Amino acid sequence: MSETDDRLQRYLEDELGECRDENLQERLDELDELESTLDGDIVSSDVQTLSALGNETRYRLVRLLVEADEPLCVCELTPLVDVSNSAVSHALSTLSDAGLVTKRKEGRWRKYRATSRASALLTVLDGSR
Amino acid sequence: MSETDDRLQRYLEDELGECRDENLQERLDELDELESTLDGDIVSSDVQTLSALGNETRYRLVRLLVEADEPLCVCELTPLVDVSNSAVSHALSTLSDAGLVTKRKEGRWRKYRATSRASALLTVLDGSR
DNA sequence: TACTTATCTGAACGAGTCTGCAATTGAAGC
DNA sequence: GCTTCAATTGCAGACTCGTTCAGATAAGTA
Repeated sequence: MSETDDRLQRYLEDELGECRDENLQERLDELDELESTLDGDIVSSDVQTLSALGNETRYRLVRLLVEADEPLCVCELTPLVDVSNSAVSHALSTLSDAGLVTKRKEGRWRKYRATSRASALLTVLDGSR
Repeated sequence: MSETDDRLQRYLEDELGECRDENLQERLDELDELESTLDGDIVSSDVQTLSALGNETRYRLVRLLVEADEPLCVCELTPLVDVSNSAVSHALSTLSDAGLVTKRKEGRWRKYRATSRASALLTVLDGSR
């Protein structure tokens, strides 16, 4: 066996010996590249959005704000969910960081409103069930 | 002051004295009803879906599966993300419980594929940025 | 049969999250 | 000024999560 054959042999063993077949390997390389160019900021912003909504208290608050269709304050929201007003305030600030609600000062109150991103997500959840 | 006036007085203090105004109170009662009829199963299934996707490893796996557009196995996915194959397996099983991927036995491998719910969610995230 | 590869499972540990409490800020009204 | 109500903040305790490690299972191969 020539040296070239030998190297080819090792190449084939390395690349094709196990779970990856020929055609797929190319495709996986493409995916790998795609993975590495996927902007890390986008990933973490999406993950932040999803995990903000992936909590029962926060999910219910967002549903309420979307359905209310008018801005509500902490003191209005608290009786509608089963946690303290402090927890509601914490929750809303997490949601605000994630871009799912906006806050507006209004006299003595701070009125929260769901963003379009929030209602788009709920719409997809409802529509893909 | 008559007894009726007295009761009315107390009513007004209870209902209108603080952060809720008249019209809104009605609206809030509606929301409260809506809240309580919101099926708890739907809430927890949505929350499960969102929190499954709200984690970097799992989010990247789903993105890869959506973009691959063909079923991939653990051993193909592991090199594309930065965790052990055991972690990938755990992650995929979480995603499977959440209805974001499906699993199919294929010889020695188990091939995972993203569900339409998964790609719908990613589409909305991309489209509402 | 034993051996290898792919995957899964359970335990364990550290890290992170959620909530309530108490104290604080800020705005309005007396 | 003081009081009240709304909301926030910091903190502590309980709980949950994500990962790795080690061991088990299962399917194909020699």
